[in-house]
Amino acid sequence: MTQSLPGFREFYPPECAVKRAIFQKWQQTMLAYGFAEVEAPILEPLELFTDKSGPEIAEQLFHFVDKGGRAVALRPEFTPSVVRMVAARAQGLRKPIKWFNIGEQFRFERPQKGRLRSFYQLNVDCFGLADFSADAELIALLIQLFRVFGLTQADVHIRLSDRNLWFFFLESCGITGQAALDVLALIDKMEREDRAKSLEKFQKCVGDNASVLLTQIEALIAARDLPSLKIALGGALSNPAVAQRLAEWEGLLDTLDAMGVLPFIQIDLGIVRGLAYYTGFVFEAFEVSGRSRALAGGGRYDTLVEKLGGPALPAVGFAIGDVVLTDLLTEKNLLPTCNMTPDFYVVSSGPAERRIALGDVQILRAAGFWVEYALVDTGFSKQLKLADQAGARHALIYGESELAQGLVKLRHLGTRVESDVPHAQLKETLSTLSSSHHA
RNA sequence: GUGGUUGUAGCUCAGUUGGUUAGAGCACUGGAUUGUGAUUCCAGGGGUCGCCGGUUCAAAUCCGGUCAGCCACCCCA
Repeated sequence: MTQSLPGFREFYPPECAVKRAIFQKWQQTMLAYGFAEVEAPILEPLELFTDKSGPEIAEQLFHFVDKGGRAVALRPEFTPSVVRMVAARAQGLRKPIKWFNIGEQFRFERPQKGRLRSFYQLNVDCFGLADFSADAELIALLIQLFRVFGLTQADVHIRLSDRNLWFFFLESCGITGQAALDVLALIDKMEREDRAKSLEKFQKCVGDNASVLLTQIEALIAARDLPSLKIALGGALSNPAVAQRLAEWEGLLDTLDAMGVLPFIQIDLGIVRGLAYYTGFVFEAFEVSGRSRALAGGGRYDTLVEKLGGPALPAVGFAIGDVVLTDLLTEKNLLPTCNMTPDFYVVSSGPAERRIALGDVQILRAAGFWVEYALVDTGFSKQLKLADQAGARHALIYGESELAQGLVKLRHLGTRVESDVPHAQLKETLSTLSSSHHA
């Protein structure tokens, strides 16, 4: 038999229930924060992605030429699509534009822990607001997206960094332009590399000063509060723009404190995010031990919309994927799930009773209850066994003697307690059983 | 793209130094039970041992290749 492709998942009912429960929590949270849902094509012109990330990105994409001769690709991320959408109507949209999307993404990479070729992402963006209040809003939102699953500051934290600060610092060292971006890429790798190797790479990049520079960079990365950060910035402090930026840091942290999420925040300039288009605060969410890969990542990208052909529009966004999150929730025993058991299982004692029951089943289902019964008529005991196997909360028993008195028997399958319900008021009576009604 | 490791039923696994029709538990199906469902008892279906090739009188077992899973590197939007 042909099997599914590497890195693609099949979702049987239990996994599907988990996925749906996660999406529901995501969606609910996003609406509470005032974000509107948008959707875009899964298949896009290849150039949408190469324009943003360069032609090399094609190596990591599922791309092909369609029957119309177009070079197309399955989307590896949502950002280019949403930027296109926002750019097309930016003039007419009230700012800030707060949008989100939950969708499948595809990357042609070798699968490993926390990384597949197909995965789902919640993508969140806020356009049109350059102020750090937007960054605070998104960081608080990201934290809430963990809290709704029962994760706490003991489980996850947000490592918060700032590309601007890095650029100011490197500028004070005489490193600008592409060289600065190259150094940032090296900083990004330092965490996973031994010092000697990093030093060697720095030397190639900036020459003889590498050793001093590396020491300064390490001090910046080690800083966990603003005072240490100031000290580590050294000569860069003489730049008035740095003082202004530090004031923004204070503002951001104060806002996050007011929002009650500061305990989740760890200042950590070691996070720089690989991509060139990030422009300000950047952040990544990790399990506190830091062993697994990032749960989420994002930051400010104030120049990307314009770069992709839109108007100048500041933006901040993040994405959270389902794979690492699901792994973590499984590990912490916090996996949500959707109810997969019926409210009622209808049991009937004979053909006449079954006819009446069938009519009621339709009525109860129309009222929103999840109702099951044995499709193939079978013995009474067997029906109860099936009710038990289905995991139904209650059995509704249609018996000859009960119906003769205008009653239906309601049996709680857990406690085995039975009660009589007037047949005429069946729907109304069952509706009063709390927590069993799917509105 | 590179490297390590694993592959026997739906799942978890057993299978002796290569030796008859490849097993168990769980799960699944049917029955014992025609008005009361844990558990129980009986029966049943399901595997060309990932696939292809080689060695051998003989391969689930040894060898090679390949595919897939897992893990790591690369990369990480």
